[in-house]
Amino acid sequence: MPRSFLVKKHINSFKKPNYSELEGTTVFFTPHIYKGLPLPVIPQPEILSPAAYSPITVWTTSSLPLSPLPSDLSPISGYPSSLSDTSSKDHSGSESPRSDEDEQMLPKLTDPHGVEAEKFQCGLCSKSYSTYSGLLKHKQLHCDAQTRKSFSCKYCEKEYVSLGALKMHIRTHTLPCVCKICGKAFSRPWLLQGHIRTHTGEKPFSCPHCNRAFADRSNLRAHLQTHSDVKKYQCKNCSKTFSRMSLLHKHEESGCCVAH
DNA sequence: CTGGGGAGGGGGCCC
DNA sequence: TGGGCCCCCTCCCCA
Repeated sequence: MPRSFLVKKHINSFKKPNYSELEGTTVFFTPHIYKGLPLPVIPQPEILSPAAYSPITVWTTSSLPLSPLPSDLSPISGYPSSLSDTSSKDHSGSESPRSDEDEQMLPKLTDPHGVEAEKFQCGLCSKSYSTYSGLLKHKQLHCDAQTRKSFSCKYCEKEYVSLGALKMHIRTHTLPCVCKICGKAFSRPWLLQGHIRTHTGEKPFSCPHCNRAFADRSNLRAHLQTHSDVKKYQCKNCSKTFSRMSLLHKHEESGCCVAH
């Protein structure tokens, strides 16, 4: 699988990405069909819904609700060091290619014989080991296993197994794609394009069975169900079929499938 | 109440 | 790794 977007279920993470990199600049999408039209100047924040806009204003890079980041996010745990840069910025105020945790690991790595007893300490649980290999084994078996592939969203409690998944999710908070017509913001460009069709009235998805056309492919697909004698969603009890899952749910909630 | 349209969200796949 | 696209799903509203 090229990319994994699996959401990690449990909440146990110390990893925080560099959000300054994740929060891309706002994209104002102007379709070519609007060229030449006197587009209004969009008053952005006040016309957006509070739910859609508040994350942008509430959280800033300097006010990230970061969890206490241990200093143990060493390269041996398998994570890009940049992911923890945000935390190190908070107190160091400067950036360097080598992160704080790297610096902390260096003396230990250059001392493979463990001259001093209990010199190798786990930054996550504070357990100490006399040899580096002992610490490494501990990390692989315990602490790293708890934090492996855990990228947490700073806006909500969701966690993802990959940075790419987290980046995409964060767009649902930052809503970088803004409609120039009405100012509404969206997480992805194609969502914005679909929204723009509501302004233009463009309906590129036509039903082959009737004259209806739709701006959204999903809505056409739902519509096509209405032409089918056997709908996609079937009640397990009475075998009645429905064109939509929601209709099936309503049917089940109405009492058809009460007796199991 | 049911069925259907409109609009939008989110994860997964492909390039 | 990122963007585009697809699919599935949900919510709201209306006839």
